[in-house]
Formats: sequence, structure tokens, C-alpha cells
Amino acid sequence: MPRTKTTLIDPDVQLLQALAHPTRLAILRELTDTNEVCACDFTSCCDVSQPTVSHHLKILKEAGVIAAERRGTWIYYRIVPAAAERLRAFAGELLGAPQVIPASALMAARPSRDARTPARA
Amino acid sequence: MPRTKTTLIDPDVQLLQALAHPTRLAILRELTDTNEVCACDFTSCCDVSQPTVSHHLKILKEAGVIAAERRGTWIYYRIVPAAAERLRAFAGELLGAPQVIPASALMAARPSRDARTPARA
DNA sequence: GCTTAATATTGATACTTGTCAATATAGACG
DNA sequence: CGTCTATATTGACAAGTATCAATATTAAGC
Repeated sequence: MPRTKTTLIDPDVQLLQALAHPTRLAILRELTDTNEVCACDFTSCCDVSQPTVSHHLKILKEAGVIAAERRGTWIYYRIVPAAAERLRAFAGELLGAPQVIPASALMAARPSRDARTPARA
Repeated sequence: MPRTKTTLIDPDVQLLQALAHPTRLAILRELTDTNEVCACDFTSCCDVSQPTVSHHLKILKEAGVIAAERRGTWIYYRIVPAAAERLRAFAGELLGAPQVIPASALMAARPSRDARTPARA
């Protein structure tokens, strides 16, 4: 990932990157099942070491996907609903306009976008 | 990513990873705006070289996020609505159960999950 | 304050990924 | 067929990232 890193400030990218990892997804699935999970429990369910779990939890937390709450010796994590909402909104944007597209429009051989002329007109 | 690579077969991870990159997101935003874009146009909007654009388009295509259609010399890309639906469904799963959680439940100092006993009981 | 248990941080290593230059492929057109 | 243009592939390199062992931190309980 060269790319000036400045680009990474894009909040959508940060959210998506936080989600786009098998271990972090496993953590999230555990959280959707149990609603609230102690950090120590992820070690077993995700099949990685404790430092690795800690690392992934940090990434998810910094992306606003999960929230932590200390309770005595343990720290409990839960999913932040707003993150799911943001993701849903993003999915909605992907669909863009009302998505009309009469199918025939896609079949027609019309060179959309400023009526491009064939190679070396 | 050490991790046996087998794990990457998870379709959700593949979808999310495909989306989680600034350049690919730029491509998608262009597509949501214009609905259908010629491959050659991404080079300018994304500020990367032609091979790089080609590479990202391939990743998006393999993840089922976009579809290609050749029209003469050019290849036009568009977003596959099903991908957005899948993402939306995933976002829904993150919210898990009806999301009741009386707030008071999160405040209470009850060690959820099998009534864990305090350190070295 | 010491000990114990949970979580975080550091450092090192290995793997993955993004990028571009160079080159190859494929279609269009004469 | 030869040429031109669009797109894909290859190869090499830089940079990010995941992982773990070792160690530090933090809170609890004695």
C-alpha cells in the first residue's frame, strides 16, 4: 500500500478495512451472537494468541465498530450499532440512483458517456 | 497476513476486502455517479496508472462487485446490485438481534456470560 | 505492598498488497 | 496482414499488516 496514507483518512475506507479481516469478522460474529463478550474469550474462538486478539480489538475500536467497557478485571466488548448503520448507508449508496435501468439500455451498443468515437475516429 | 489463506475463502471477507481500498472506492463512487464507465476513464479519476486500474478492476470483478461488458474496443463497467444487497445484509447481521438492550443492562455490573468469578476466586 | 490474572505494548519476522514500467494480448479498421 | 488503441499480465520493489514471544501495565485481592 504505497499511496500517501493521507487517503486512508477516508472514513468509509477505515470502516471497511476494519471489517475486512477473517479474525476481526470472527470477533464480530461472536459479538452478534452473544451481544457482549469478554476480551479473554476471543482467544479461543478466533484461534490466535492474546496479543493478536488485543491488536484486532484495538483496530475495531478505533474504527468505531466496537466499544469497550471495563468491569473489574475484565473488559467487555459490544458492537456499536452506529457502525452497522454506516455500513448499511454505504451499501445504499452503492445502489446509487433508484436503479431503474431498463435492461434494454445495457444491451444496446451505444457508447455511453459523451458519445465516444471508435478507435482513432 | 500469515494465516493459512484458506480462511480467505470466506465470501464476506472477500467482499469487504474488495471494497476496503481508497482507489477501489473511488472507482465505485465514479460508478454510482455515472452508472456505467469505460475502463479508460478510471485512470484519470483515480490518479493511478493504467495497469493499477486494471488490477483493481479485476479484484472488484472477482469479488462480484462490478461487471464488465465489452463494447467494441472499450470495456464498460457497472456495479452489480447484488453485491450492495449482500453488504446491506451483512450490516443487518451486525445489528444482530432486534437490538433491545435496555441500556440499564449495560450499566449493571453483572459479569455476563456464565457468571464469571472474580480473579482467582 | 505483593501476588495474581487480564489486557496492552514492543520488537522481530513473515506474508500480503499496491504500484509502476515493460510487455503481451485482443479487437477495430484499413 | 499491419497498425493502432484499449486492456491485461508479468516482474520487481516498496510499504503495510498479521502474528507471536517477551514484557509492561493495570486492577483485584490478600
